[in-house]
Amino acid sequence: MPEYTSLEKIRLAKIETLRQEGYEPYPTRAERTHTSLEAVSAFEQAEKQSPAGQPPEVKATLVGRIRATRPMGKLTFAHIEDGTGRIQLFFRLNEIGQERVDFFNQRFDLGDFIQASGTLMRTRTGEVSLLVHDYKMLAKAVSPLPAAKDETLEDGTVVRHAALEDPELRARQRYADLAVNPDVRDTFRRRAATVRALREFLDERGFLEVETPILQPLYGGAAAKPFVTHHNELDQDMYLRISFELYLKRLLVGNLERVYEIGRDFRNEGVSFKHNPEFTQLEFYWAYADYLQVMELTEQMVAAVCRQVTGSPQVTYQGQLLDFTPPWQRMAMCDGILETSGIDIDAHPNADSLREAIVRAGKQADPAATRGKLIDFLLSEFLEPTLVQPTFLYDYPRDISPLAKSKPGDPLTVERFEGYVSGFELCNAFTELNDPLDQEQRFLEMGRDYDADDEQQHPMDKDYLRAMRYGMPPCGGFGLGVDRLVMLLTDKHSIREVLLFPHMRTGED
RNA sequence: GGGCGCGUAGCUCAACGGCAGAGCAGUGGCCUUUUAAGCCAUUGGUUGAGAGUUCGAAUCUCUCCGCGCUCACCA
Repeated sequence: MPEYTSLEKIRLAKIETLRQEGYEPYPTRAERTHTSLEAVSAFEQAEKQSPAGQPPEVKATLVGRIRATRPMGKLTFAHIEDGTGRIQLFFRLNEIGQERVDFFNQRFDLGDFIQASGTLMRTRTGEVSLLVHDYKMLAKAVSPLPAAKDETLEDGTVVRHAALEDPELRARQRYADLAVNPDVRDTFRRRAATVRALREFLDERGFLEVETPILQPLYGGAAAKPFVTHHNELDQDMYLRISFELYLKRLLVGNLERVYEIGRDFRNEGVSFKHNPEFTQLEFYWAYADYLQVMELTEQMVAAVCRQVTGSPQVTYQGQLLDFTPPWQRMAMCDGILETSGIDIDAHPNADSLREAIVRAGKQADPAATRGKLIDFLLSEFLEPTLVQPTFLYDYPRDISPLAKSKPGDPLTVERFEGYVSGFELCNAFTELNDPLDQEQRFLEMGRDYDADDEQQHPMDKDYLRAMRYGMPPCGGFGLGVDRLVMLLTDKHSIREVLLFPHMRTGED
């Protein structure tokens, strides 16, 4: 049983009183003729058609949550909020009598849901309001909402008072956050619009949306630690997927030429402003395309999505104007690293030599790291922070890209690119390796480069190799962090702000 | 996991070694066009939890819990 606060006890007592009075605080059905938005526009329409000086007669039944009350003795003003916005209710002695005005003031609280019917009108200050003739409670709120009061200044700017701001509380009690912070609702509408726009873009281009297993007997497709679980009846360990890649590429073997999936990945790793243990990923695979074609499709897709969601291919992110209009800047990764760090990775074909160069540049280098990992280090240390405008970095070292195809004539480099925006990685793509014998070698190499107990090593996926042996068309593959794209399109610094229920350590309750 | 910071009323915050406070919300009263309505009165606290130092701890120290920033980790 919860410990009730003094405020909650008062409200519980009101519920008790209502029931004793034969008044049901949680009735089963509600009625509504207009949303608050529809009511205002219906009234404004009617005003235009009615003769000057003649207020129109528009009746409405509205529902919503009480967000503010201003009792003034013989009349009371209240604002209710529904899914479309706010509208003012006007309770007046002349219409409903003192008793009904008092009943509202005594039994209703902020946060309660109410149904009110009456006539729309303008108050003296010109606000379209519902002059209430009848009302009833739809649902009593026991706990007070975390207060949020808006003050509209003369110049139209809205000042928030007593808003719910604590990031922990906001994330743990997202329902309360959503209830009092309308901009949070907008963020998640925008998130839905982003996902919808991605789907439309790919659907229009002949990509088939598919669903592949989340619960897998073997994980793969990325270098990440998986969550492990267990199937009791089969007595079999299973993994939550860390990527969709290996299953989607099996579908190319099956002659599905263009496939995509939008869904959840799970990685058992650190949590940060850009990492959540589960996150939403988009992957697509495109037969007969290479990474250059994927690059072009990517910039078109992101620009189109941005335009559809925000109305413009440009967006302001954390104070910087980002422009997704194609073509994006393209930069060979080795050139970018050379420019920003002064280290020419091509001049250091092995790990020891590269490590020495890094130490000479005054940075610490992991003595156990492979050449690929050292390059990855240079990338994040020097180059990444400089990549603010959308940029494709291309051509990656082979040994950190076990599923990508080598560049013709350059066995150390694979045809891979990553899209960077605002200093972080947004997407990752390559020309897919479709040679089953080469792929088997890569799995074996990865097995050697990592300790046997390092869960980041790519386990050998024999069924995947069997699929590839049936013949896999040459293809380009692509992955994009949907949460990060939503961050960019909603100007949010933290991934937690674009997840309804981000991962939190188990709390006190 | 390391470093730094934060945790005080339902919400937002003050008090920084000397009686734990304000605004909002709540409760009672006044008020027939308000909109953070106003005015008068008033309730509300194990200061995240525990231990220690001290005549005295919200304040200083330690441990723990949670959150934020940051580093590490991370395709």
